[in-house]
Amino acid sequence: MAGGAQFTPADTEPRYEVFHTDCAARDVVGHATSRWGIWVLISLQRNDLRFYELRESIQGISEKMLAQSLRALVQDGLIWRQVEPTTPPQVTYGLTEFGRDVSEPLVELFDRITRRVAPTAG
Amino acid sequence: MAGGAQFTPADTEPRYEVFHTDCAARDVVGHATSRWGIWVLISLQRNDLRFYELRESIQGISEKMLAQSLRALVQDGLIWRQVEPTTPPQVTYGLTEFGRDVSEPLVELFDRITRRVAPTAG
DNA sequence: CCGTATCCGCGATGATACTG
DNA sequence: CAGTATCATCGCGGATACGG
Repeated sequence: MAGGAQFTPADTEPRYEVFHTDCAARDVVGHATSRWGIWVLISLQRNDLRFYELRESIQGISEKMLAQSLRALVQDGLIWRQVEPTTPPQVTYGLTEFGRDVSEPLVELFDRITRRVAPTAG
Repeated sequence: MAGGAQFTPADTEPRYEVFHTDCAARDVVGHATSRWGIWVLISLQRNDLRFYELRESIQGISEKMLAQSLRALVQDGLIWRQVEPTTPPQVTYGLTEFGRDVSEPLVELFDRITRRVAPTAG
């Protein structure tokens, strides 16, 4: 919580701090719940995946947005990236411990919505 | 996923359908995890709130985006809207049962990220 | 107090082409 | 296979003004 968070001293309500400040957590929340980030995290919940596997798993995503999302999530420490120096090169992505922590509620969110909105799907 | 596992038609893996279709659930997920929707849902988790209370609680949100987010979430059945025909009018928002179901994992997501990224915050 | 209506900049996103 | 680079666009979202 860098800088000076400014709150009304009289306000005793324990409001969420991130609502009011530029907190790093807010960025991570943004990345984890971003348009494509959430599907990347959910996809990797089941098993590690290669770049093209992620691209094929998440319909509609472009290579650009996939690469961009992956970079942000790696940066945040949610997923790891492993490069096999073969030809052709193989790059595998997977969830870190933090990433598993974060993707769990995302999967739960997704499941609850799916059960309610499209209970017959699957 | 080593050993050349491919996504072939013979693959019996039950992949998430919403990744591949225009599923209504995908829209709801989008609204619930939208830039402002997530904070609206988390804010209403503690107690029902009036319009201006939400506006003041969520720093940086404009009235336009708040109204827009609320409309989408009401439409999705995540929150209810109650109008008191007084002068001045009072409009209160709160979570439906579905909304509580959905906001729970969102709060969990938020807490886990906050604990990890800003463990001293609060 | 609780919104809606309108304008508009800008970043997110997609399409395409190219590289190691 | 796994990206990067570039460009065009599209709509999100902020500012402002107005209405019930």
